[in-house]
Amino acid sequence: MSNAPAEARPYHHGDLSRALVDAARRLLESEGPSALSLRAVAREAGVSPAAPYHHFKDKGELLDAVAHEGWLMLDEALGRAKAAAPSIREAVAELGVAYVCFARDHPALYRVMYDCARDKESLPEAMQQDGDSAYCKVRDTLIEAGADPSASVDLELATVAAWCSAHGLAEMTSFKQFDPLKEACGGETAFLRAVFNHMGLVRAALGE
Amino acid sequence: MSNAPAEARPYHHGDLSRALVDAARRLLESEGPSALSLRAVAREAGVSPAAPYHHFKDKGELLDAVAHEGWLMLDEALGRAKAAAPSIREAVAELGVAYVCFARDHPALYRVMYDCARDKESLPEAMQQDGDSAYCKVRDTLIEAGADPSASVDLELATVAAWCSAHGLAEMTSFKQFDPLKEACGGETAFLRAVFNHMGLVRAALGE
DNA sequence: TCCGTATCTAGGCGCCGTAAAGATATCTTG
DNA sequence: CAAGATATCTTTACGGCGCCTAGATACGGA
Repeated sequence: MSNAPAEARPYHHGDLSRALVDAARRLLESEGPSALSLRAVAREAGVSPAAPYHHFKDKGELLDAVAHEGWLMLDEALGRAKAAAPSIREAVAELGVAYVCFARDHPALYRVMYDCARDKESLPEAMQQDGDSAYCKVRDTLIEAGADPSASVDLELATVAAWCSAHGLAEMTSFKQFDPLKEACGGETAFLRAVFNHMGLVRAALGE
Repeated sequence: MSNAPAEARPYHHGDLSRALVDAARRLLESEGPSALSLRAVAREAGVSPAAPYHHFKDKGELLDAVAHEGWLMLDEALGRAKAAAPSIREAVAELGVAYVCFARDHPALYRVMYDCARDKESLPEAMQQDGDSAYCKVRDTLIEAGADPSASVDLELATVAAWCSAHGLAEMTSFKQFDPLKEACGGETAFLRAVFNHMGLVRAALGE
């Protein structure tokens, strides 16, 4: 192994943990969450079934790593949506739409993200206070949209409400019962905006 | 077997499918969803590992039966909540609180319900049109609270919004990050009401 | 150069979902 | 009531799973 890719490359394989997470995400996209066995991930990465155990305590820890990347991706998606919002007034709804679209475009990853969170009864710690996390982006946007930052409980409640709404809608949109309703609204994003509007989220955030 | 329990009792065991579903729900409550293997269910019911295959096509079909009972229970819980609401104005929020409390009290069952629904990308068909399903209860309550029944798209959107909000909140309340916020609100149900209020659900439903 | 250590493989354990074949109890038909 | 048909359950078996232990291998520092 002479032609190393200039990266810090450990002993045998060359950053196997990285390769395992990538393999897991590949399998997740192509075969769905139910096909994501630790052995299949090792197979996909071209190593023996026991190799992952030198980098992850167990299957759950590998899934945690996959989920972590999902939260980072979601964070980026929300950041892009906020930047692209035409006005701060609409930014809250835009965040919601972007959130649901992320879940629609990466359904298996999204499922792993929340499955991991439920198992430990806690959202990833990076969500809460790091200032630039997805959750904080929502809260900051609410403030910029006019919410009172000194009413900390109200602000937190509004953030939770927004997050719950987006998550709930993200899980519902995949059900085919709502297809006719989407059509009646004139497309999926129009449907999403309409539902968010019916939740009164923006109005509530601005205290109207 | 002379002392039959007066019920219609099939060949050997006596309504094994019933016993299997009961055993599954027992295991679900005591050991959680991850421990719910088909073999464990058969063990709990006192039959061989292959016996369930004469009553259910595969594990998924058994879980479907369990989930179905869950939806019935949720339906009943919402019915009780609506009946107990002090005024029709508050009935919508009461339904939401009852929904979340159901999910909190039967977390494993609730998870199975939505896992089954996600797998077939469809909520149980009994949810949509049967007139007395959980979903219809929400819609009817919105009408009674003042929503315009002739604006069918708006009405449907409001129902979806309410359902999404409740589901989203149901999944979030289990995360321990929100414990301090619950305390600041003065208890869990106060927290639930506050979040629903911040969603502006009732206001939106009444078109204010 | 050589040893310690990090990394990976081989093999095995007990569990899982499920299929096939045989045993047994019940229903049906005469 | 007899006897064949049928539904129910058991036994056995296969491959895959998560995970563990022991051994082989390659790298890094002394």
